[in-house]
Amino acid sequence: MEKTQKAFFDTYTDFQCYVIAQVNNGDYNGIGATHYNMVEYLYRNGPATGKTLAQKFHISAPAISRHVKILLEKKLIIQQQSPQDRRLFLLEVTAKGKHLVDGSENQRHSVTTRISSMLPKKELEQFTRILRKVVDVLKEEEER
Amino acid sequence: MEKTQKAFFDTYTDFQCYVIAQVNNGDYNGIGATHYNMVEYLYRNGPATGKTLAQKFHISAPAISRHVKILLEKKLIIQQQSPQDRRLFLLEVTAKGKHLVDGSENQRHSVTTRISSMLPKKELEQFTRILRKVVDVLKEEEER
DNA sequence: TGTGAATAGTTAACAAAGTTAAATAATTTC
DNA sequence: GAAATTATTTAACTTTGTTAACTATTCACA
Repeated sequence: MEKTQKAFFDTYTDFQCYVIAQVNNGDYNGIGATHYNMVEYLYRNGPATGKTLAQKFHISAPAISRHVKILLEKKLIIQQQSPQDRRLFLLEVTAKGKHLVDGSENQRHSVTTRISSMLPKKELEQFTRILRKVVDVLKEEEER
Repeated sequence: MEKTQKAFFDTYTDFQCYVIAQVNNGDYNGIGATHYNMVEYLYRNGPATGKTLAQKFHISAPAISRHVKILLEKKLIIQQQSPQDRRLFLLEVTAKGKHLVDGSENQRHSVTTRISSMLPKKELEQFTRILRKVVDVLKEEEER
């Protein structure tokens, strides 16, 4: 294998293992990484339906249904039936959920927050640009 | 949230969801992404023990034990007890395993292969450099 | 040189989180 | 107004991670 490619392979493998391990075992102030990511997503992007989350996170509707149930129990989100279309349940982050993401004291920040504070702005932009390109191609391939 | 940071957040979230979905559901010529990654790792880096794989992939020894069992059954790797230290079992990719990774016909390539063939060399190097920095900091934090 | 600690790996029991199939309720279409 | 579609949930199952406890081997050292 060519040198550049080999360096990339090693680094990407490391990164991927880290991402997976973090999703499997990561604890963000008492909730798992996936739950944390959902709360953070709703916080940053505003209310969304389960259907939207399913598409965003590439998981099935039943999987979302269970996640939502747990997040509701933990009072990190609330659910409101849409009056226009009563099949829809809008999910919205609560003050408690926001507080969790803001991570006031002694709390562990999300990976995104940590990365964006570790890289200088210019590098972060470069990284984002390339990563965007990668994601778009991978997604495109996936749809085929 | 600041604009650069928001762009990064969105992109990284997308990427992470893709990685996880791919690990959960990805099929690489009949085996799952984790199994594929292990075979590919052994191919690219040469024989290793279960212990090494556990550290590399950030998973427990029992999890490795089961993965190894399956990969042995599928004849993608072989296991050889070290004569120097009989507690050690060296895992080595077979010709069948190599063939799977090389992916001759109609086969789906690994994400690393796809990314490295999609990006021009200079961009791949840039991406690798930043990703390396990110991984190193994340790992360092993890150890604390 | 024998014994206790450490190391590599396995087995068993369990938990988290994904899946598909089938059910329910609401809406849209014609 | 009946049939099809859509959003969500429930049930049953699978995969893959975990910890605890076990075996086999090696190391450390009195």
